[in-house]
Amino acid sequence: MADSPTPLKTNYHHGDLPQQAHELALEVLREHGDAAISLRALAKQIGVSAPALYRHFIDRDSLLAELAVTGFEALRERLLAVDQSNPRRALIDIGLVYVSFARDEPNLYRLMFGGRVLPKGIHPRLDIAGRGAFQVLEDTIAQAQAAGYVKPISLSLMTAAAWSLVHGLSQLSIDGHLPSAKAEPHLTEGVVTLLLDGSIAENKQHKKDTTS
Amino acid sequence: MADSPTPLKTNYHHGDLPQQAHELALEVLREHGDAAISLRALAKQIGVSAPALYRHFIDRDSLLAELAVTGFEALRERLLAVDQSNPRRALIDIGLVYVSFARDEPNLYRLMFGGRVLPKGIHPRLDIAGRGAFQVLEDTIAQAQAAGYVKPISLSLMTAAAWSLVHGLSQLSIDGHLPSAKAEPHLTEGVVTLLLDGSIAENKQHKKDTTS
DNA sequence: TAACAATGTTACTGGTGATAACTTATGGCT
DNA sequence: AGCCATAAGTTATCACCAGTAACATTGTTA
Repeated sequence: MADSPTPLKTNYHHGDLPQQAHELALEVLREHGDAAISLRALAKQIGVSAPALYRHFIDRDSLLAELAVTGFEALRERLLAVDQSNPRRALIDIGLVYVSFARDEPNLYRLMFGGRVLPKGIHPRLDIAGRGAFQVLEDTIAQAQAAGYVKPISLSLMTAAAWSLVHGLSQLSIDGHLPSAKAEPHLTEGVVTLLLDGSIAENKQHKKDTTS
Repeated sequence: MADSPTPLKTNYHHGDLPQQAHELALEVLREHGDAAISLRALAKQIGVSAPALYRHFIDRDSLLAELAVTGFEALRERLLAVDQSNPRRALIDIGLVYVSFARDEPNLYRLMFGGRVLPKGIHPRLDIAGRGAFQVLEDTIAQAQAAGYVKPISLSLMTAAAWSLVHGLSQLSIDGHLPSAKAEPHLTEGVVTLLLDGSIAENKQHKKDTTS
């Protein structure tokens, strides 16, 4: 493959601009928030002219949308990693992982859900990625329902409740609206359990003591 | 008021700049989002020079923070208006009002909770206003607890759960992440009820059928 | 080798937040 | 009444930003 005599001399073509810009932007986002992302600054830091970025990102918003997509994908992966053997425990763990993701990456999480990027329909990939993360939660609930661990109510209702709970918890947590940010996991587990105990099927009610 | 001889001739001193700027900014926010708020544009529309605004708002962020404060105050008022006679019904109605507020003023709501303005400690008035709205919810829960309609668990835990639920529901709703945006109130009521039924005190459990 | 497409470049426009230095009206004090 | 400190405007200016247009360089392909 082309051992050209002077392969390093010319850096006219960067060769990896999109990915490097993406990574650098992600780093800036994580550390300083989306507002701190400047295409000019990115270009300068990479060592390339500013308009070059427009060859790969039609927009600044487009770049942010890509970052949000990777965020949803990362969230999805972390949600997929939870052990699904015990349905009830899986639901709680999903909540814990979800909230811990938001706490680990508050700026990324805010970008994903801040409504700043996503007029919902402008960036199809973003919608797909978001749906992908959501799907894990829904599948887990459906599984728990099938196993009889959750009331057989409307799946969409149950999912909306669960997602709202962990999402709201995440948002309030990273915004500092909750007291005792230290004992966070305990709070999360307590809150999720609270919802769960209200969703336990009648015939499993007597089992409640075995889990705690 | 005060028919001074030539009250209109001199407009060097606007006389009402802060309030008018606040109102105009709020209108822009509601219709186009916080990103669309430009001090220069505001000044031009009011008919005043841009730096004039800096006499009244030390910062752009400071103006946004004031808008968020009014948002929290408005939310608090709407929450205070719900009928508190029936504790259970009050909790559900609080949730309905909360979510409907977010849906009525999505851009304002996003500003209030977007984490864009509130490093939590920079704007004391904002913290106070936020706490004020939160307090209504907490008081309602405490009341319901005192009346025996809610499990006597930690008030902060119960409040965190309730707030997370309605907040998450609001956020997901205004971002279009929930299906069937039409039957929104029904969904909200169902979700809140779901949490509530998990929080019902043992001795009131048999009453469950009377409400549905 | 000639044409082409992709990827980069410099030059430029319009808009933004913010500050400095200056000007004018207001209102309290003597 | 007259004065003057100060509040509330003004113009001028800076630094930064997103985005566009026109041009230059490279790799590929006919």
